[in-house]
Amino acid sequence: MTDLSKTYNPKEHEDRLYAWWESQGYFKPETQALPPDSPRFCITMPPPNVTGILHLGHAMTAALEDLMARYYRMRGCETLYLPGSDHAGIATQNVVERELGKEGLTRHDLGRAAFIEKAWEWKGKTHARITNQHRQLGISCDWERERFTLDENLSRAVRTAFVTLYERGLITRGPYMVNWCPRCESAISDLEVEPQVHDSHLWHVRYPIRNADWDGPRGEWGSGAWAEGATEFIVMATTRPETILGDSGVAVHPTDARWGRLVGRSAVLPALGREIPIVADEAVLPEFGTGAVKVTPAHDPTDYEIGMRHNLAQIDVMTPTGLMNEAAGPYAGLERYACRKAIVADFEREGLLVKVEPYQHSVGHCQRCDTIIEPRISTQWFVKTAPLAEKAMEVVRNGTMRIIPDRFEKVWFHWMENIRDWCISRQLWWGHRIPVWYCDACGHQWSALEDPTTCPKCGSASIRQDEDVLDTWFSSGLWPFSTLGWPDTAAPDLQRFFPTDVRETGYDILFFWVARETMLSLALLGQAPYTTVYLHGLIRNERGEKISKSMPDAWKYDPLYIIEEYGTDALRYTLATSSTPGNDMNLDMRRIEGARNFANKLWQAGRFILGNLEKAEPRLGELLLEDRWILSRLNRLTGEVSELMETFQYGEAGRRVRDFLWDEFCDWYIEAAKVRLYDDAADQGTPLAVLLTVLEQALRLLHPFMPYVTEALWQALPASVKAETAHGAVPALIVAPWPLAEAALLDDAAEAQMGALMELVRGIRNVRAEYNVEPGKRIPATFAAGELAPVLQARRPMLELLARLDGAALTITAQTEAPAQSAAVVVGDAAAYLPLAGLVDLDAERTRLQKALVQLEGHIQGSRAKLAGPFAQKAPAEVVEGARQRLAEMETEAAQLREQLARLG
RNA sequence: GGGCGGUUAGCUCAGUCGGUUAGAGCGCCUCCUUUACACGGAGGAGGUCACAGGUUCGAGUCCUGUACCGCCCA
Repeated sequence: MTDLSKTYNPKEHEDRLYAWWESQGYFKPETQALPPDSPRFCITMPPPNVTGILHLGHAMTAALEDLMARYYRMRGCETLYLPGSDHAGIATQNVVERELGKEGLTRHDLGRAAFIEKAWEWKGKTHARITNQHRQLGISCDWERERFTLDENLSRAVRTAFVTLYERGLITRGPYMVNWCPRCESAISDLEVEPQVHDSHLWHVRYPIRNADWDGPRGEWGSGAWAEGATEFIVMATTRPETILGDSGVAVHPTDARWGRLVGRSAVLPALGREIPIVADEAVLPEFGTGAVKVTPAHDPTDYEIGMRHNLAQIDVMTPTGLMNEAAGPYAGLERYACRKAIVADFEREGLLVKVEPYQHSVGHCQRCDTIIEPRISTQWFVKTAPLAEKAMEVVRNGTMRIIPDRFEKVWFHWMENIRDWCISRQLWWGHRIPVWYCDACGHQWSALEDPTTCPKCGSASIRQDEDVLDTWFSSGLWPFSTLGWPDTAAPDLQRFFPTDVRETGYDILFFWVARETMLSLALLGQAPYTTVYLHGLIRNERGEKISKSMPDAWKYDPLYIIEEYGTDALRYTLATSSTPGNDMNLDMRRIEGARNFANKLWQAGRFILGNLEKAEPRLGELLLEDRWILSRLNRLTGEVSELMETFQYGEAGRRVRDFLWDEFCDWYIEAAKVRLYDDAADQGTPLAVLLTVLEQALRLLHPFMPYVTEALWQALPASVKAETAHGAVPALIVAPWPLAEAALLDDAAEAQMGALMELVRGIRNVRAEYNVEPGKRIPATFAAGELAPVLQARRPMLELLARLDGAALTITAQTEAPAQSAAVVVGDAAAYLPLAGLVDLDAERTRLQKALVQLEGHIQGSRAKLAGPFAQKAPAEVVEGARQRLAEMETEAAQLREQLARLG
């Protein structure tokens, strides 16, 4: 009948259609065949980590972004969806180092240049994989405009951004307390530290005070005699005993009576014998521990502040890899946690360990490698964010940039108001090297766009570039414009597509990325990078657990596996319709299965329609009730879906289209159309034309959600029914026009009449099921249909088919006596009598009707009470009128039911 | 400690000006291989919308509080 396969098989179409779309240039704005004055739409893809693997979060991003791209393209916008990836400094360097490790090598064995070459090799391999994954997702992005953060132009953008901000004094260098990852051997930003709650201990230790009885250590540290003879101590609690070695003071709260007498004196630091002052500082919490705290300015942010106030020494006792250095005296060379153990043992031996309590506290971990962060003083580059944040708040405040869902605006403001300077230097090799040079001859420091060969101040050739690279987010923060050609402000893409329209991403990177893109865009281009930020939630498994690579069934949640099993459309439809913006979703495979079934259902409908085309030339003739009904429903749907798409309510839009296609088009219209299609004497051209029209238009509405099955079906439709643009026919659904709702086709009467007819049919089917009437058996019926009689009379054959009625034994009149021994179906003032000879059990029928009546009377009573009360006066007139009408309908129906009951006696 | 979100049918979720008798998919029960579809069709059961107050003619929806779960920030 048709050449469409018996079931929809995604594999038959996906790769083929994708390649075709791409080859036809539909992904490129230049070749979308749009008039030159078209509006435009641009979305840049959040660049995934080039060495990573796409997960469901990326699939979500892709599904929503491509949905938008396809929607706006169909709406006639010249659309650019720009793809790319980022170099992911730490993550990539970690992986490459691990690979080298397998050969027993470190990056230092290779040297900087050779290591970077290795990283590029690695990037080449993983890039191909990630691109393939994105293609599998079916996204209509312009691959010829694909970008990578280390591309030449993007690197120039990074350098330009850096130099510009440097010259404005917004980028500065200095020694500050930073988050140091001893495994990555790099500083990381505050955002890259993940606090985790640990079960640990609170060690109470005491430091002796020098006095008349004790003038200093009496023996070697660890001998047990070190503190012998000491009579005065200050006792304090610490969670990090290894940092004792870096102590340069002890602090108590100024009002703490317990320790006040000791302020101004000194304690002797155990192990090292260093004399350290006891100071009073407001920052000390009297209720914590003993009220006295050790102060380690070089290894704790709070202590750093206290140290600054009291001029305490900053003593770094660790190496960059987390070992104790020579300043740690006897513990030098020990790993920091081995040192902790050792020093606690020694404190105990020396009688300086007072007690140990179990203690829970939050410990910072490196987001990339989970190593415990070491707060450490280090010279780093920072962006001064406060002035940038002010502008970023302003564009949200004044509506230039909108965040969806809007509750995240509050989060945005809170973060921006409390923003801290951004540490952008990383002690890595893979990334954009900081464009700053130092002159060894005159000490000059400068930043430059082009690599210098001599010092601009003294002319010396003895210059060297800063060794560090920039945080990856610094380069991805330029993404919405660096990808479009900036810093060349005359670049055509920048002119045409900036500012872009939407940033779609997970809310978990609102600060990491969206905030920085916004700040940098405002600072460098003076405009917000996009007008809308659309945030989706995190995807978990059906049990609500975070999906991680280490889960035993993690493979089940691999987008490629899901696509293999269910098809791209099923995955994308599910992702787009199963949650609301900003809310996490527990992805249930059963939903994906349901979406796959929907794709197949649509396919079957297409097969049916195409298979019937040989019967007649599709041509609109006289429109019958069902025709007017489905066309009305279609245009109502079109209007509603368009409105939902315009207001970013994609989930609801997608569900509406599905409900229409399955529950109205397939379940009712196609069945109704069979009346004429299976009757060679009937007008077959009209139902065929309606079937094609409705399918074609619904395919256009569904295309952004299910691009493949819709395009595959659309391609199979006869050219005569395909939508055209003002410029003529289009060769593909992807570039077909988004449908417009035609008000002229809305038909309230048809919807009401068809609705009543459907209710009657449902009622009859219900009775048939309750009385176990053979499913195929044609039964007699008598309708006392009131006002509906002419409508039913006109559509008699349809009624017969849908309700399986015997045409020879069917009478339809406005009023009539009920046949004996019949069951009744009541809808409004219409009744259908089914004389089921020998089947109708009078008692059962009475019970059935009685039940319906009781239920209805309950509603009637409620409705009357409501209308009798203040509701009638206070509610809006149309609401009251609606309630009155419903009450009248219910009363009519109740009267009918009572009549039937009376008839049964 | 501050902030935010969630709590709706057995399970996964919709429900965006407060207004019919609160919806879907899956699962469950009954029936059906009827020439588009068993990845299906017909019929059906199933919910005090976490709890307690309040505002309102009317609350799943707005306000206050509580409980539990989760997230973010400090």
